[in-house]
Amino acid sequence: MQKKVRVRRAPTETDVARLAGVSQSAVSRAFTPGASIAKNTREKILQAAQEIGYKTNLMARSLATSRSNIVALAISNLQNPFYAQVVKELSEQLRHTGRHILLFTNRDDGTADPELERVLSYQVDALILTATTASIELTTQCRQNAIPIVQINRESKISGISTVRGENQKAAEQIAQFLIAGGHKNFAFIGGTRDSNTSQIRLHAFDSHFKSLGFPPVQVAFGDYSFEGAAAATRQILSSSRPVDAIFCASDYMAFAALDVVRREFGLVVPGDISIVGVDDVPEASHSAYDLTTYSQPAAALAREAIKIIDQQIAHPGRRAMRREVRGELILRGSARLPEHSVFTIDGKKVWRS
Amino acid sequence: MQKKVRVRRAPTETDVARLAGVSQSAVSRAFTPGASIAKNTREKILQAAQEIGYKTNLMARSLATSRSNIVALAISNLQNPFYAQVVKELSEQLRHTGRHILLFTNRDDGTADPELERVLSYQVDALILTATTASIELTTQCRQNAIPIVQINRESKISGISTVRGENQKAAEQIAQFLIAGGHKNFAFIGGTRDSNTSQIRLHAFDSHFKSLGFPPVQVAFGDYSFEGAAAATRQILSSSRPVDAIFCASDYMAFAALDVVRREFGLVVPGDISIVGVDDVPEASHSAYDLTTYSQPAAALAREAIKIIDQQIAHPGRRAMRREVRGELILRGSARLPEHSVFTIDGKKVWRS
DNA sequence: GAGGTTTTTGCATGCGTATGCAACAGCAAA
DNA sequence: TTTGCTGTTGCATACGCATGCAAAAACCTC
Repeated sequence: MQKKVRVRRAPTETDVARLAGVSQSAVSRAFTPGASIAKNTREKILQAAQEIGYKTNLMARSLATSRSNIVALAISNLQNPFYAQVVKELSEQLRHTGRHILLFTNRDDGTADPELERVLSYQVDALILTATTASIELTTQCRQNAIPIVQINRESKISGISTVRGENQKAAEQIAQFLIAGGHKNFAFIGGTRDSNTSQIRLHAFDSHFKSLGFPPVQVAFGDYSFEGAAAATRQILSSSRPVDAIFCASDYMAFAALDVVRREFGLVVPGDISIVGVDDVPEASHSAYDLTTYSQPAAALAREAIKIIDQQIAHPGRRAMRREVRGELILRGSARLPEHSVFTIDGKKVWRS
Repeated sequence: MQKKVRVRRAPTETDVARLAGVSQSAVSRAFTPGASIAKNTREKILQAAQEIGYKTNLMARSLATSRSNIVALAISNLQNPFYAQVVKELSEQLRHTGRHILLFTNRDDGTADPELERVLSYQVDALILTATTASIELTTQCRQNAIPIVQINRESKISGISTVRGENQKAAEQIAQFLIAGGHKNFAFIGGTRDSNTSQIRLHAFDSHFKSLGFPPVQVAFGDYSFEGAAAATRQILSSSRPVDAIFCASDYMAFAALDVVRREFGLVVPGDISIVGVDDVPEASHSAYDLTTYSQPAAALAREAIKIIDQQIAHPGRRAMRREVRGELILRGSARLPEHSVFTIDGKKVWRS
C-alpha cells in the first residue's frame, strides 16, 4: 500500500550544504543579504536549495537573531470597515518589507486585554494597536524588551506610546463651520467611548467652536463605536426635548447607524430635516444608500506613518515616542445640507471653501 | 543622566532555574502540562518565574517542538463584512486553544499568490483560506510538511484540501422557490468570479430550478465579489433588453451594490419594481438602509467547523481531506416581495414555509 | 615570485526550550 | 535491613540558524 506521501523532515541548511558541498554557515550566508560570500558559491547554494525545496525556518532564525519579522496587530473593531481597511493596508505594506501580522482581536473598545501580553512571548518586532489602547503594564513590558508600540487613531496618556491619527481637531472645526454655513442651528455629537481621547478632542473642538459663536450647547451622546450603540445614541438625541438639525458622528460607521435611525424610526428626511456628518470616508460612505458627507482619514497613509515610526524606533531604540497626524479633507455628499455659497465643483468633486 | 530604562535581556528558563534553585529542565517541565514534576517544585518555580517576569519564548519552543501554535489565515476580501466576521470568529475561537493568527492578505480573489508559500517558513500548524483557493504547489508543499489546509467558502478541485461551506445548493433552491412564490417572473443572478465553485453551484441550482419549471433562462453576470464589480454587473443586467424583476446575488456585499444601482441609477423601487436577495446575512443586511432578504451563512459556525477539522487533521496526520456544510436559513426582510401565502411570523421573525 | 591585502570559507558556539535517559529519593512490602 | 517500585530530578543533547574568529584562498603590487 504505502501510497501516501511520506511526511519527510523539512530540508535544513545542513541538507543544502551537503548537496552543494559547502558548510552550513555558507548556506546561511547565502541567504543573508550583505553577508560575505562569493557570487559563485552563492549561486551554487541557491540552486541546491531550490532543488531540494529548502525554506528558511523562521523560528530558528528568529531564535538566533532575536528578531521575528512579525508585527503584532491588536484590533477591537473589525466590523467597522475603516479598521478593516487599516488592517489590509498594514498587511500589504508590511509585506513589502518581509514582515507579517500576528492578529489579536479583543471585544471591547477599551484598554487591550491581558491576552495581549502574549505578544512578548512571540518576540514580535513591534506592536500596533488600532481602536484600542495599551495598558500600563503592557507598555512597560514592551519598553523593557525594546518593542515599539504604535497606536492608530487613539491617543494615550501613557508615555512611550507613539501615535498616528487623523486631523481630529481640524476635522471637527471645519465640520462645525460647514454646518453653520449650511444654516444649521442645533447641533449634536455622537462620540465613541466616553474616555476615548479621539472622541474628546473632536467633541471639544466641535463644541467650543459653537460656544464662541453663541450657539446653544451641543447635545452629546456616546455610541461606543458600535452600530447598535450609535443607533441608541441617535434615539436618545432625537427623543430629547431639544431640537436638532445636525449630527456629527465620530466615525462613518456610527453615522450609518444614525442615518438608519433618523430615516426609519423618526421618518426624517436627510438632509432636508436633519444633516448627518461622519469621519473616516470609508468606501461605504460613497454608496448611494448612505451617500455620507464626511471628513476623510486615509487608511493607507495612517498605515504608512505607523510603519515608518516602527522602523525608526527599531533603528534607534530608546528614542522618544512619536506623534504623527495624517491629513484628510471634507468630502461633500448628500447627507448634509450644503451652504448656499462657497461650494464649487472641482474635477467632478464638490468642495467647500469657507 | 542614564535615566532610561535599560533594555535588559528577557529572562529565560535558566534565570528562573537559578532563582528557584532547580535545573532548567525542571523549569521547562513546570510549564509543560502533564510533565513529570512535583507539586511543590512546580509552585516554587512558578513563583520565581512570576517574580522576575519570565515569559516563555515561543520561538524557542517552536524550534524545539516544531509546533508553533500559529495558524496562517489567508484572506482576499476583508472589505466584505462577511469575511471580517469570519476573521474575528476564527481569531477568538483559536485564542481559546492558545493559538494565534498570522495574517496574509492578497488582492485578487483568484488563487492565493506565491507570497503564501512563506507560511511554510513560519512553521504554522495549519492554513485557513477564506475567499481564496490554494495553488497546487502550495497544497503539495503543505502536505509534505503535514500542514492541514482548510478553505472556507470555496471549493477546490485539488485533493487534500478540506472545505467548510454554507448550504449553497439549498440556499439557491429555496430562494428560487421563494421568488417564484412571490410572483416573480424574470430572474437574474450575479455571481462572484466566473471560476468560483461556490458561485457555480449556486447558479446551477438556481438556474436548473427555473428551467425545470419552464421559466425563461436566468440572466447571469459576474461581480468578482467586489462592490464595484457587482454594481457593473447590475447595470449590465438592467440595461439588457430582457426584463428582470428579481436578482439573486452570490453575497450580501454584492447585493448592497445591486440595491444601490437599482435604486439610484435606475430609479426603481425595491421590492415594488424589483427584488434583490443576497447570501450571508452580514450585520449590515439588517440595517434599514439595505434591509436585505438573504440566506444566512453563520460565520461563527463556519469558523468552528474549520477549527474542528484542523484539530482532527493535526491529531491524525495523513487522514483524508474533509468536507463540512453549515446550515443557514432564509431571512425575510424588505428587499424582496413576499409571497401572499405561507408567510408566518414566529418570535417576531418572518418565516416562509413553502 | 615574494609579500601584503582583501575576500571567502569553515569551525565552533550560542540562541531558549524540550525530552530521553539515567540517577536519585521516598516509600511500601518483604 | 533489603528489595522493588513509583515519582522526581538533572544531565546531556537536539532543534535550525547566525556569527565571531581564525584559517585558507584569491587577488594585487612591485
